[in-house]
Amino acid sequence: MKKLQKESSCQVTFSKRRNGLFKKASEICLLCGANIGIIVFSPKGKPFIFGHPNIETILDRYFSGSLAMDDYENDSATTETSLCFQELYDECEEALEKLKEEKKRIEHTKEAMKNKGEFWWDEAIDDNMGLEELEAYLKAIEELRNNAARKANESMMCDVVADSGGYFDFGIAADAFNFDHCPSQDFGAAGQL
Amino acid sequence: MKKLQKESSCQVTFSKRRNGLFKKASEICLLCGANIGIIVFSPKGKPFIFGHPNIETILDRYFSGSLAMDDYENDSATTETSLCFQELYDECEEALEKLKEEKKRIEHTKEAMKNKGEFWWDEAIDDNMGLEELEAYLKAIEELRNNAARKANESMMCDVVADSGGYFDFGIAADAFNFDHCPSQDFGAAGQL
DNA sequence: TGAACTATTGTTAGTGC
DNA sequence: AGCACTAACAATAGTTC
Repeated sequence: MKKLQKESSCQVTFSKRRNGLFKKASEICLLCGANIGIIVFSPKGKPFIFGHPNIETILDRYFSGSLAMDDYENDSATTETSLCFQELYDECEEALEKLKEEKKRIEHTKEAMKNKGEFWWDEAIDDNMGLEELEAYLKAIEELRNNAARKANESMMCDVVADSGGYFDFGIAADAFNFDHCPSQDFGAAGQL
Repeated sequence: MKKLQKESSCQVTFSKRRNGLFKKASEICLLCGANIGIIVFSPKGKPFIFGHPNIETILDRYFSGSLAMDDYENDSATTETSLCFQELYDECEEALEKLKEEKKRIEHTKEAMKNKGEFWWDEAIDDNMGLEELEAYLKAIEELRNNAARKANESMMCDVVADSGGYFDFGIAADAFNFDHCPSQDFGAAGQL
């Protein structure tokens, strides 16, 4: 499973699957009496909301639970926030990688030219992929930054954003989803109820 | 479709379908590059969270689109963890900056040589500081990375906890999802972009 | 866009462990 | 509660209009 390249089919798929998702959610609500809130941002950033009984109720409950939690697990920093942290960390890793690659590329090119006495641009044209790659990456991470930057200092729980685009290093296993390896922090034990 | 009466099968169904729901959501994220946050309260009130890239990001985006947010923002102060997070974010910003500078430098050099017909290494030696700077920066950020790595726990999915109850009548309408008759809000139409 | 159609694929309830 | 299995069922990609 991969990101759909074709814009049109991507949109169609998004629309269809979003409906499917909401339908599934409503079925769970009906069958089990669960309460569910879903917030979906389309690839273009348009939000779609599902909420039963309504989104505000869900968020209220979520936050009251989260706040109650703050005291409880103040020491273990590995909570929700660390999920953000991981995302950002991954981005940083990626950036690092790119920096290194680029650096190597430059040095290599430089070496090659010293030995061969060729001009830069002759080499560069053949070996221009690094730069293009870099450019694409810059675009991606810039988007990330733009989404994140505004709220970096003012937002609610953890203020930064990582993401979206083509990666998704989620362990989508072959057959079934393996949620097992996820740090399922059950803060239920501590929670209300 | 009706509420399941049998407690045990209700639980099982809830668990299975919740996994199904989260899987669907992750597929949408993967296929279309969407961002999705889901908060589920089980019949017993235990919360389960799905978020890509993470729930905070989704909520942040959601609230920034909504204007009635002030209450929540005040409640959750910036925690220690988010300060760490901010630092890492800042590092990322810096990395970005460096990437850009480096890229500009390379292009500039390239241009200059095209015009002057000089060899790479002649230019490069004069303008080698960027590379050395980069090297120093790499060392610094690598240290940061090593410090961060321990804390960072993977994944975007996690389970949390709280409570609930309620019903639902879902109207899958023609064009857009019509949640109007449901107690939920479709904020999509009014949303950003 | 969206709706209808359909072959294919994926999900799930019920079961036993 | 979780895992494996499977018949019955539902969702969907890719079309059409």
